[in-house]
Amino acid sequence: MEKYVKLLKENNLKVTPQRLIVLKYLEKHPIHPTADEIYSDLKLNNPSLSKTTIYNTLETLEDHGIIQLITISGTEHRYDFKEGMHHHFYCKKCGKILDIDLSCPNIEKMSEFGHKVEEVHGYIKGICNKCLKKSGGDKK
Amino acid sequence: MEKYVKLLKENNLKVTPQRLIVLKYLEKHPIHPTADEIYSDLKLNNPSLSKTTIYNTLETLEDHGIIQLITISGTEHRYDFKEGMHHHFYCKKCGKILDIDLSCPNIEKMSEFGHKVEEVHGYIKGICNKCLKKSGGDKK
DNA sequence: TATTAAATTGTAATGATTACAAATTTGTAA
DNA sequence: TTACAAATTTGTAATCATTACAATTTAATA
Repeated sequence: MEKYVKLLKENNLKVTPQRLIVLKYLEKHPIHPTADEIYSDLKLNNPSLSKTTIYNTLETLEDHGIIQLITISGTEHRYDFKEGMHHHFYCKKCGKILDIDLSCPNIEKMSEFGHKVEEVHGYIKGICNKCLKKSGGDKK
Repeated sequence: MEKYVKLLKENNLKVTPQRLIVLKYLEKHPIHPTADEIYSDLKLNNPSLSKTTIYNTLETLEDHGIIQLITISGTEHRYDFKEGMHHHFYCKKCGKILDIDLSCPNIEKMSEFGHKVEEVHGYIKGICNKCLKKSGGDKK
């Protein structure tokens, strides 16, 4: 818990209960939840919590590079407690987003284009191994 | 133009004027437009065009792998006439989305995880070379 | 303890996308 | 050609996530 306090202070952000519970939630639930999922779950034990606060908090944390915004679904913002470069896999069947521990060998090449790189996102879509097993063999 | 007719027939899709002008538009405007941009532009010469048709058409074309949905912005769907693997660069300053001609060396590794890969998206965000030059030296 | 800037809250607005049903059009076959 | 069934287009209304905003409250500092 002190870890989150430190993290906020390092970024010159005020330490509020709301920010602490959001950070704790994100680390405890590494399933890339939506703002609404975070809100609904935290609302249970924090009745005064506002959804706008969730949006504000997530935006602030992202601005400071503490968490990462994932746009793999296209319809929702999803969030990830940042910890090293990795890719994401989206299963078209079950909708889950999985972490893929791969880094991108292309990052260095990016400088050749003269662009300043600040974020790299690798999104892979398909059918996850669990869903493949469920639906039998190969097709469909 | 015959090219698009062929493309649609190959995919067992009915050939309609609407689908043809959308395909033509996407190939002529490789700037990854939004549905609304496509609609607004085409509406000028096609007064009876409906925005729902644009959405339907884009969805259909994407389902058949003819075009690609890009979710790099997080707030809008953007579309790309598909032609070989490449990545996308989003400039946080001017908002433009640029094509980056790189393929992903990781694709093969994906099978190790047991997932069936159907799409690979590489999104890079930062400041593009044009904006870097405009804003002077390095910072900000 | 007082002060000030920042954060939280609730409500209202926005904007992109989707749902839906009626009208039209396409592809095919008589 | 003409007729028909299925697919497509159209317009409107609804939905859903996100943002804007102003009032209230709180955190950090002196």
